[in-house]
Amino acid sequence: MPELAEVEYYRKQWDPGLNQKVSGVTCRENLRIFRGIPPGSLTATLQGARLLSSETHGKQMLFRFDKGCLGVHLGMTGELFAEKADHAPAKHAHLILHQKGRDLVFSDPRLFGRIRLHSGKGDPEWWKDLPPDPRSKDFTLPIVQQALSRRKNTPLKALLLQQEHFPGIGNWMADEILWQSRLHPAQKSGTLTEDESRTLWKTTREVSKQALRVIGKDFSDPPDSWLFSHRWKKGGICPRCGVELERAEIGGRTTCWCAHCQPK
DNA sequence: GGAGTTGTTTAGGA
DNA sequence: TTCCTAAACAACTC
Repeated sequence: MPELAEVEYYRKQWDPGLNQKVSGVTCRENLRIFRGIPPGSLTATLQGARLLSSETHGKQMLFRFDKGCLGVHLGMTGELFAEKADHAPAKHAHLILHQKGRDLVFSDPRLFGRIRLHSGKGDPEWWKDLPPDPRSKDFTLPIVQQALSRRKNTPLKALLLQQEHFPGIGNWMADEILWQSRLHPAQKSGTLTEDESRTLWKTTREVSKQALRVIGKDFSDPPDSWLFSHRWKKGGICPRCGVELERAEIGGRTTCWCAHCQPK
């Protein structure tokens, strides 16, 4: 599920563990989720460590402890949640941080997620020099225009999915942004007018902000006036003009758009 | 049983 | 060299 707003929602699920010590760590280190982490180091770093803070950047999460940092990427099906310590472990709970009376759980059936570890004080290398997040002031019009011209032959849909340019945007947000911008998903990135690139930039910021407001808060759905709730319905219609929505694979992903509102 | 899934990485072609 | 595409990863649901 997770795109930037869902990631923000899941980040907060570990908030009950803030300022609490980790008494033990349960994990299956041989899973690909933990690739690159030396055996035993999760426990060595996190056991006895206190959870200090957390933040998201695009689809990435960082949890800071007094002895190191834990990075979490949810992949396609990852989730974070907290539950009572005596709870039966969920089937795909691959990492559990035990605290007094509480477990902080990472589960991921499809194993596309990724856990990273950094030992010691300060933020890890992989948390520095990240591309501007669409929520931040640094996500400027020139940043978007630069991406459009650097990847001029890439379809807009595929460009929006590139995390080095649009961190946090995933499949449904990309479709939503293009639909609200009235731009065809297959249009080449290098062909936008000045006005169109400005629209794309503003809409990216707006959709990100609104998604955080509803989904990031309590996982409720965006309004029916968005493409969001219509895009997977069989025979779904455009909530703006009533025309039946198109669906095809663009940029390697299933894409939904309105042929009337987003002419080629 | 087959098709499809809101993500990322990698190999290889252009 | 750089850009772009398709496949691989893997488990669940419809």
